This record gives sequence, C-alpha cells and structure tokens, in this order.
Amino acid sequence: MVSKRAIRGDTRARIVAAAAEEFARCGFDGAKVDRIAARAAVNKAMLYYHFANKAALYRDILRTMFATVAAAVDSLRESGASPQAQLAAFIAAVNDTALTHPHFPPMWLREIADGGRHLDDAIVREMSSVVSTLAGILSLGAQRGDFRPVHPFIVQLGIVGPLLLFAASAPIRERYRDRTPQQIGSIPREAVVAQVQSMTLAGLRPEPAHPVRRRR
Amino acid sequence: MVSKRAIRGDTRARIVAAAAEEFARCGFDGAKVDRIAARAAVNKAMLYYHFANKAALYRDILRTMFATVAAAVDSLRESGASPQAQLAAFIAAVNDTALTHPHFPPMWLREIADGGRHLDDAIVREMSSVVSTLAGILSLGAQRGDFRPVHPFIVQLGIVGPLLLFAASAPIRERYRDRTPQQIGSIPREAVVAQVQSMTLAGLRPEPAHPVRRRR
DNA sequence: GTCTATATTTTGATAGAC
DNA sequence: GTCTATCAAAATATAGAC
Repeated sequence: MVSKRAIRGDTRARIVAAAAEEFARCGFDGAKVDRIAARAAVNKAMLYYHFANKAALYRDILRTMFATVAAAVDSLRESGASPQAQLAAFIAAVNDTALTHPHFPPMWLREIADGGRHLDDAIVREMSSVVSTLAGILSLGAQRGDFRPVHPFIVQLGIVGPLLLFAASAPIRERYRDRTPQQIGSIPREAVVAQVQSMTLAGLRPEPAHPVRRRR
Repeated sequence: MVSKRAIRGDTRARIVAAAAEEFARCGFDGAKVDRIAARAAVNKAMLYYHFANKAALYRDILRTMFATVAAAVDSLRESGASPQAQLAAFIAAVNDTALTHPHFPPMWLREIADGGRHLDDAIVREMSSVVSTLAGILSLGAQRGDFRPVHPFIVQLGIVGPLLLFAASAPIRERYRDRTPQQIGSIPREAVVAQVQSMTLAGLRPEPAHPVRRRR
C-alpha cells in the first residue's frame, strides 16, 4: 500500500534526494534536518512524518546506495564473458555508479571513517554482496589459471579505493587547480578507470610481479 | 619562546592528542569540545586558551598529519635506490605512517569527503609535497625506461586509496567479522601492502597491460 | 596558566490544529 | 498528509576570578 502520494512531487522522494545531497556534503553530524527540509521544499515536521528520525533517514539512503552498487555489479556476471572482461566490467560498473550518483563516494568514505556507526545488518548484507560478486569473478579466473589466488577484499580495496578517492576529491582538485603542481585539476576520469583496470589485471597475473619491501 | 610548560603533562600536547582521536572517531562536526577537554584531562577554557577555536585546533592537527607523511616519504628519496625499490619504499612508508598514527586514515578520508572544507594553503602545500615526491620517483623510472608515463596523482590514488580504506575499515571488519562471508575479518596488513606494491609496479610496466573497457 | 559559571545559538524532535 | 509554534537539550564560546 502506497497511500495517495505521487500527485506531483512525491514528498518522500524529494526528502530522500535532498538528504542524500546534504549527508554527502556534510556527513551525518554535519547534516542539518532544517537544511534537508528546506532543500526538499518540505516542512520539517513532514520529514518526521515519513522517517522516525535523522538516523533512520540516513540508513535508508545508505541501504539504497549499497543495493544500487550491488545490483549494478551483479548484473554483469551473467554475461558469461572471460574473467578478465568481467573484472574490467566490474570496475567500469563501480565507476559508472559513482558517476551517476555523485553523493555515493563521499557517503561511502564517511561511513568507513565513521567505523560503520550507522550500518545495520541489511546494509552490511548489501555491502558484502558486492564483495561476493567480485569473489565469484576471481575464483572463476583462478579456476581457469588466469588469476593467481588473492583475497577478494584486497582486490576490492584496490578497485574501490582509487575510484572513491578520485570521485570524492573532485571539489578539492577543482578549488586548488592552479595552486598545486602536477596539474591535479585536469585528469580525465577515463584515465583513472583505465589505470585501475590495467593495474588490477596486471596485479592478478599468475606470475608473481617481483614484490619488493622496504623499511626506512 | 616556549613559556614554562612541560613540567609534566604539557597540556597543549595532551589537547592535540585527545583532539586527534576525537576528530578521527567523530569527524569535525561530530567532535565535541567538551569531550576533547575531558579526554585530555584539561579544562575546556584551557583549550580555548591554546587554540582560537575548534577549527584552528583541527587545522593544526591536519597540518601536522600531512607534514608527517610528507617528511616520511621525502626521506626515502635520498637512498639512490632503483625507481622500483623507491616506489615500494614509498608505499611501505605510507603504510607505516598509517600504522603508527591510526587517526590519520579516518581524518584523511573525512577531509576528502568534506570537500577540503578545512584545508588552508599550508596544508595543501604539504599534501602536494607528497605527490611531488611520488612524481620524482615516477619520472626517474620513466627516464630509465622502467616505468611508462602515468599521471602521478593517479598512481597516488592507487596507493593511498587501498591503504586508507584498509586501515580505516578495521573497526567495521572487526565488528562484522563473523556476520560476513569471505573472512574479511582476518586479513594481514602485510598482504595488503604487498598487493598494493605488486599491483602498482605491474601497472607501471612499459608494455601496456591489455586494458579492457566495458559499459553495461 | 588554570578554573567556575554562564551567555548564546543551534538543532533534533514533537504537540496539536487543519 | 501538511503546517505552525515551540520545547528541551546540547554545544561553542567567553567573562572574569585566582
């Protein structure tokens, strides 16, 4: 039962959209309920009519976020393509999602930094679904002898880490475009994706790629 | 002139230490001045005697943080070792710093997610110093024909991204140790560092490592 | 340098009419 | 479902004595 909303704006959806932007920009504690309501052009009391409290609203968005990534990544497993191609597609899918949902990267980073303060079991299930999908690709590649065995979560870090940092650092790079060397301001995202793809694939090749250690 | 502190506790240092922990755990907005003062066993008014306000205290810590990383990374350039070895040492140095200063990773992630809200020019200088050091290693390798030319910042993302995520996600992995598949709880950090090293080096090899693209 | 007491503002949340 | 008015609890910051 959906009651009788959706006559034009669907307030609930507007609240969620405004909240996602606010949470991404300010974090959970920095986000202000008044600002969310204002941005959604909704009365603050209305917000509390739809959601029990700020935390419930936040969790709802987090859940959607990870479910979106999980679904995007899961869909490409059916292609039956080679492990290499599937892995590249996995990386592209994560990047696409970050592109089409610009608030995901900051929220993801923040939730990690927060020690997962607002995670519930449902959200964690979605998160680990992403890793499981990756694990499937990796074990397929290992079976075929294309990949050497590596812990899926480590590979996940190598993929998600750079992509999240790149996406989330856009405002900083833009602001300090000229005040920094190395033209950090003008890096095409395609170059980042391509580099993550080639780095990940190269790092998975069966022949150990001369790892060196060093302590100062 | 250092006045006459340091008789035993050095209040200022205690404030900074307590604040670093609080900022790492809660973020700028989540961090409470009362809690910082309490944790430092210092009166709250004392805190405002040493620092103009919460933001100034925060910036002071950020500055130290990036200066520490910049120094650690810079020192290993003098070794005159091979580009490969220097790069591996760079990665190890970043990891070591994250290990010895556990509040750095969350703070770093948060500042990125925050869009660099609290950065000032001095801090940005330290940050770009790290990238410059990496750029030096990369261009040395490129001169010798050991590395193919890649934008330093992209390589930086590939190094710092995984390491920060791994370090900062420790509490989450610990909490959901058994509720998740893939034994995410028990991954040795050495494995992560080794994988980042081999992935980075492999991704820099002159021969292009069959990059694949894909859009769903 | 250190503490007590307090001013001021902000903010999450609710009561209750329509 | 929607809005007005408002409460109560933080939380940043300061004044001013010692």
